[in-house]
Amino acid sequence: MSATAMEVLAEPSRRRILDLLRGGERSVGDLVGHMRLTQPAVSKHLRVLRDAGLVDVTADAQRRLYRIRPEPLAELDAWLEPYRKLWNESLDRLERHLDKRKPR
Amino acid sequence: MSATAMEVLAEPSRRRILDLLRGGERSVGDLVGHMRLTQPAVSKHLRVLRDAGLVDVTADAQRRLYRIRPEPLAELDAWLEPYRKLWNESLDRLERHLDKRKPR
DNA sequence: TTCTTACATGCCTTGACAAGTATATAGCCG
DNA sequence: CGGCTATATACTTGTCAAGGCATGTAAGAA
Repeated sequence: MSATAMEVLAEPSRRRILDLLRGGERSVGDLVGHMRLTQPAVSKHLRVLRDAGLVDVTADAQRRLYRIRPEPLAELDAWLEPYRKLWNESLDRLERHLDKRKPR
Repeated sequence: MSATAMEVLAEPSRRRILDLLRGGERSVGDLVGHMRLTQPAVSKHLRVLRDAGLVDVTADAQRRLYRIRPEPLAELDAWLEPYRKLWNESLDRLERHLDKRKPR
């Protein structure tokens, strides 16, 4: 772990990898097959994700199977929390506004 | 708008600015007073936040008052959504595990 | 108008990072 | 062992962003 989940996930390719892993664990080669990037590039992204605790690996012969570890995302969710009520208020205001224009 | 909320908020100083603005609108000088950065640096971050639709400005004489526009954060929240159930499952598993070790 | 305040923008340097190519490492198979 | 497969790491290059300093600009004050 070295960077925040937010910093790590600023990279679109890394978000892509996580999205792919949402369907279950995958090998590196499998991921490469879905990602117009070379194998070393994907391996490096996986390294960053691993250091951030966002994925986990196990060895299967020569292959490495990666899977999501969602816990760090909870931290991101927590950061977002205080803002959630802010945009709920915005929506409320919009709603009240629409109610005024088109009552009932 | 040019970058995703995630990319924009990868920068710690920009997260800091948003956190400060959660207390209500502030002038640039006010923000600078809270942020070991020079005024130009803060202004540039504000520019990026503005381009991403994350803040809004109004002029008050020579001052500019910035406030949060939380809508783009909803997009981030939406990305997070499918993962939320993943870590809830993790927590469930942990819970069941603890129940086993210390039942009742 | 001139000065001052509050902020934005331009330019420059520096550091970080992403991606490619080449190479190392480790496990399987014959 | 020798060769093949799957992945990781080293090295290099190009790009880009953050931050500082200097300067531009607009609005009040004198």
